[in-house]
Amino acid sequence: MHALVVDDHMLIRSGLHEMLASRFTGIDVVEAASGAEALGLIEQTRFDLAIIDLFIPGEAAFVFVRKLCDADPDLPVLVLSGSENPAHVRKCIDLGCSAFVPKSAAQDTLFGAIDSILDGGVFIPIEIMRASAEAALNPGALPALPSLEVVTGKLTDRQMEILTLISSGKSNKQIARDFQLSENTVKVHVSAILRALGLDNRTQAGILGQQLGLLADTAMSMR
Amino acid sequence: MHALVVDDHMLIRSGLHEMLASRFTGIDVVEAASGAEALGLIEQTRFDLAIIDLFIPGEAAFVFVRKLCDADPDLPVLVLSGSENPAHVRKCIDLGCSAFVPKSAAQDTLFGAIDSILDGGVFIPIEIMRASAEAALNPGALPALPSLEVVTGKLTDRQMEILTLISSGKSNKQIARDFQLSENTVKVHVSAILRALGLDNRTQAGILGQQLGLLADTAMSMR
DNA sequence: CATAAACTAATACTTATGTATTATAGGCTT
DNA sequence: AAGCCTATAATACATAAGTATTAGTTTATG
Repeated sequence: MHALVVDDHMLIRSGLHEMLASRFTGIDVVEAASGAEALGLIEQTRFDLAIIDLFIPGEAAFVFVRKLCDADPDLPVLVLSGSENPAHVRKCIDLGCSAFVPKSAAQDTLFGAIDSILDGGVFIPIEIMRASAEAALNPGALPALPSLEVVTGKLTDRQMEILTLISSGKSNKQIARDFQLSENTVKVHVSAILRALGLDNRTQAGILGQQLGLLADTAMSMR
Repeated sequence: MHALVVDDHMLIRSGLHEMLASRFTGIDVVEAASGAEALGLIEQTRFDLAIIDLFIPGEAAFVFVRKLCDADPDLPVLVLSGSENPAHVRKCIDLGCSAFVPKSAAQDTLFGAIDSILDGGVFIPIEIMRASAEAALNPGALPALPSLEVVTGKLTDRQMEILTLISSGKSNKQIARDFQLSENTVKVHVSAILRALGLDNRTQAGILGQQLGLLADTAMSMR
């Protein structure tokens, strides 16, 4: 069996490595210290199991998770997390992960989770389920992951350009300068963007753009 | 030799336990999952070495460190930390710790640190020394992607709470309502957050929080 | 050609954001 | 006890953001 362990902490990697080796005889454990390294390995080798740290410093928290799940939709991914935030759990499962285990969990919990997902199941510890019971009951309340298609469908090209700059944290004045527009015009566009997307303010728009992965040209975004 | 390992994460404890056992023959490793448990053990037994996690959830970050160093001033204390914040390093050494090693460090670095402090020395990895030197030389030069640890290191608890709500797109008025504060107070906090992180406006803060994966409790973030 | 839609922009206005200053209170450190 | 940090909050001010309305221009599309 091939297992991939992704964590920036050497200690966690070693600990998991030892643990897996002692529990699963003949297992081959590969360690990756970063998201990029892990994605490179996934392209070359087929794994039967991935155990990943949710919060790898310097990486957008869920972007890597999404990439990993997209890269191999059949790969059972177990998320190890210091957080037990129900919203994080939900988001991971939405993205295609198979299990969510807090780092503080007992060893048996971890092994139970691994067994479950190797059998094709989904595993979430009962304590977390209980904590997120309310959230699980009305899934409509959770903000759906925005899709780029839906957003581009609602906005014009110009509005997308401006949304991109909003998502890099620029002010109306800066956007006006970048695009050689009057600040008035930018305001009109921003207003239209908020109306079209049903948002209240530019911060929400910026966050949305960030989630979509909108990126301003580096030449433009650097000040 | 008696060693004490303090960390709330089972994985880290196990990893360290294995590592110490394989390196130091005849070592006796005792694990503690909380600061209180560790202080209780310290009172009963004499240890030759303590390895502690800097950020144990629910404990004031440095209060435990101080208590531990005060409880037995001769005990070599090695701080394992996810953070590499120079201010944290400095504070730990000031409080009486003997070594500061990031969790992401190589295994040899950790062993080197242990050897050094068992000999009565003080150990700080050269990379951290260099990093803090560079940071001191040209502050605010590179816009590197921030890690959660770095941000938490720069903000107070309250500021982190408020940053989380900014990252969910809330207005000052909404944040004030959620936390039962005056809008004025929220503004003061927001202002302090922007100053501490070197940002220009709340949209940048919201995007940053989003990249870090900060998520408001579902109960709170839903309006 | 007509016309709808998008882009531009001005004026005028309201509300939100952000900063500065001052002040009080509690907790922790020295 | 004195000093510092944090949190709270008020006042006052300056600037940014957002909305509404009107209007001229271009573009594309029936």
